[in-house]
Amino acid sequence: MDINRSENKLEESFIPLENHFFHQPTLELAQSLLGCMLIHETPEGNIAGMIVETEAYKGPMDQAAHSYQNRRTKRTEIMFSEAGRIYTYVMHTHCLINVVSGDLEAPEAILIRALEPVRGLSLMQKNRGTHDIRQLTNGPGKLTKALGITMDYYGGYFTVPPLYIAKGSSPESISKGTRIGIDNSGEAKEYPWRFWITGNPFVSRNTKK
DNA sequence: AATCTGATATGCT
DNA sequence: GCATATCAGATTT
Repeated sequence: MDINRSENKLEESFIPLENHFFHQPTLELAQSLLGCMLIHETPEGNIAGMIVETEAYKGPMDQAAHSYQNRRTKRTEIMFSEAGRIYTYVMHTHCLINVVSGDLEAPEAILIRALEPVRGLSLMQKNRGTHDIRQLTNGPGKLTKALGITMDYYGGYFTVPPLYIAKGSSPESISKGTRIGIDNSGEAKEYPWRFWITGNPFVSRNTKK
């Protein structure tokens, strides 16, 4: 008998989304992702959260995007690949995770900004060093730490374990507004390309406009 | 509101 | 090479 695994045996498993799900226009995909589950299967157990906030970054014309003017570096390279791949990058001390979208050679991506904790709460608390449920995943750097996501996943696929996205529930209502932290991005900072589930308490910032 | 943290990219001397 | 800015977060005033 294996005591260590008995706990995982009965755990509900999620089915990864098919690849075609990611093949829709970036602004639509950013909204379709709301309500979906982000799952990380780790040796210590499964950790999952529902996506409640996203931001779209669109290719060469978006001054706030890393790929503005088709800037192609070792970091942005993955944005030019097919939709559904994993784009991670490091911002200061934090790892942020994005879903690559758009056609091949169209460097677009969607930043996952916040989750609502669903599975593996105790692991999240351990990873984050706090017991405050509200603070576990209500920010792009917080959720990667809670789920144990690192740069190791750069270039991977959201359609296969151990890090993948599964179908969730459709949100009742979606709100939109300007993106966060891009004050130095000219007109692009006015684009209403941030989406969140209306009224959800785990969004990274509250609705002001 | 200020300050520290510090991977990565860019621009300057 | 070094300085500076960045799709944050935590801690301190």
